[in-house]
Amino acid sequence: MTRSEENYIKTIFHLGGSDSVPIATNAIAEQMETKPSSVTDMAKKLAEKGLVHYKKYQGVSLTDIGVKTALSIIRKHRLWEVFLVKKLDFSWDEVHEVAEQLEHIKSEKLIDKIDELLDFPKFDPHGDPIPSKDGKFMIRDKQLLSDVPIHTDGVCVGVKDTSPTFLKFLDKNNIALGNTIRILDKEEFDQSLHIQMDGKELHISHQIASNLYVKLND
Amino acid sequence: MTRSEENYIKTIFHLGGSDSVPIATNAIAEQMETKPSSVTDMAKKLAEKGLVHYKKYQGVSLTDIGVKTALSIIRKHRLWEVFLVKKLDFSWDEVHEVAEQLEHIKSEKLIDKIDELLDFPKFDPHGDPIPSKDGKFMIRDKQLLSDVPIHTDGVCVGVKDTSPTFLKFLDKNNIALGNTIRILDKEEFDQSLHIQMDGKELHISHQIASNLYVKLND
DNA sequence: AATTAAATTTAGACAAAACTAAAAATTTGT
DNA sequence: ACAAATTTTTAGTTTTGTCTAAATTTAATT
Repeated sequence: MTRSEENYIKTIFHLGGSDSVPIATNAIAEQMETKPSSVTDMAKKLAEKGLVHYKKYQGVSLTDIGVKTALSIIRKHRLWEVFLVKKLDFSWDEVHEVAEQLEHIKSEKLIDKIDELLDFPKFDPHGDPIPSKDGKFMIRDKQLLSDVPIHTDGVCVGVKDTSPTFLKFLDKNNIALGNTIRILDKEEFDQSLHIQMDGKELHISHQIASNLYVKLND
Repeated sequence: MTRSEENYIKTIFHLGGSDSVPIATNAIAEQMETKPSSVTDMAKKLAEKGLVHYKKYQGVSLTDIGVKTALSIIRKHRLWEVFLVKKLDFSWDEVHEVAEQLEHIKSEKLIDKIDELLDFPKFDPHGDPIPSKDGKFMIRDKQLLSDVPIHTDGVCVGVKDTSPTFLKFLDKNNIALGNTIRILDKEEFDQSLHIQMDGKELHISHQIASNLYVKLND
């Protein structure tokens, strides 16, 4: 597998092509900041190798082998992210770019040892699940903060937007994964929320709330 | 810098092209298991970029910038080797292949943090010096065991041959860096040595002795 | 010094991965 | 249902790094 092939497989997975829902050439091109014609070329190549289903004009979806491959790459990406944060004191807005490179290192032993060093983490620094060696991963029941009814209690467990801008904003406001959260009130006119997070009170916009995942207390 | 460019720079350095001693096209090709014509192409490109001196038919040597670049790559390679051995329990015969990949990861912060995590090691698992951030490195006065006079005491500080075969052989015979060594006797007819290493007595061939570096006790 | 041998470079080709521009298929709108 | 708009594919180029085969330069030998 070349680096480029791996990036295509990963992108198709993220766009939902794992459930044999075919993904449009255009969508892949846009996501990867490339041209549709390049996607067509690669689709043929990956189909040839048995990694994707592809019929002309019908879009692309991953085969079982394709899904396994995608999960293996995502596993590597997310484990490296945890490594960077936990062992090298990177902040969560710095890890993506480096992990994009590290995920392509070819060594089964390396990633298994990293996994072990980190004590087999189940989630990455943004709250996304880390697939195990055999491709299984936890699906945590979580909801967008913006979808949660008023006066609810929960824990912040993930972010939807993982852009450095958003993550740095959260840092600045002391919003971090693991924080307890209570929704005090919601403004009607702009959907902004008054919340209590780890004691302190905060007022956050709908934009923010709709990019934060919480797990409700049971 | 592409990966390929980096590999050429590194190879030229290792062949001695750092002291503006020009290296033959053929020598580079052989070392890299490629063809001389490919080397010529790359030599032009690297000269264009100011990384090497190159005149037709006259061989290639590194410029100051080329040397700096080479040292930076070697620094990364050797730090990753230490990381693999010290933090992930790789054995010294397994690290080269993986480090060959890791050395091309582009992130200044990453390698500096790895350096810090390892407590700024000065030598890699094979006893080779690790250049600092600014390109300086220790030159330890060491000699090949085969060149050392009889009845001398020293410490094993490095290997010349770093092939897995040789390294595994050393493991099997409990020969490791840091071991104290004393030369008891030398057989005239085959230059083989009777040595004492960490207590135990050993009989080793000239082949072995000429690939082990020792530092003599002062 | 001339000739042979060896090393090096040139020229032309190829594969991978991308692109542009044009053609073809599909989807949409009325 | 049919024309228009959109999406997708094809065909032909480009770039990077490699190769082979032929030509050229340098080195070695007699």
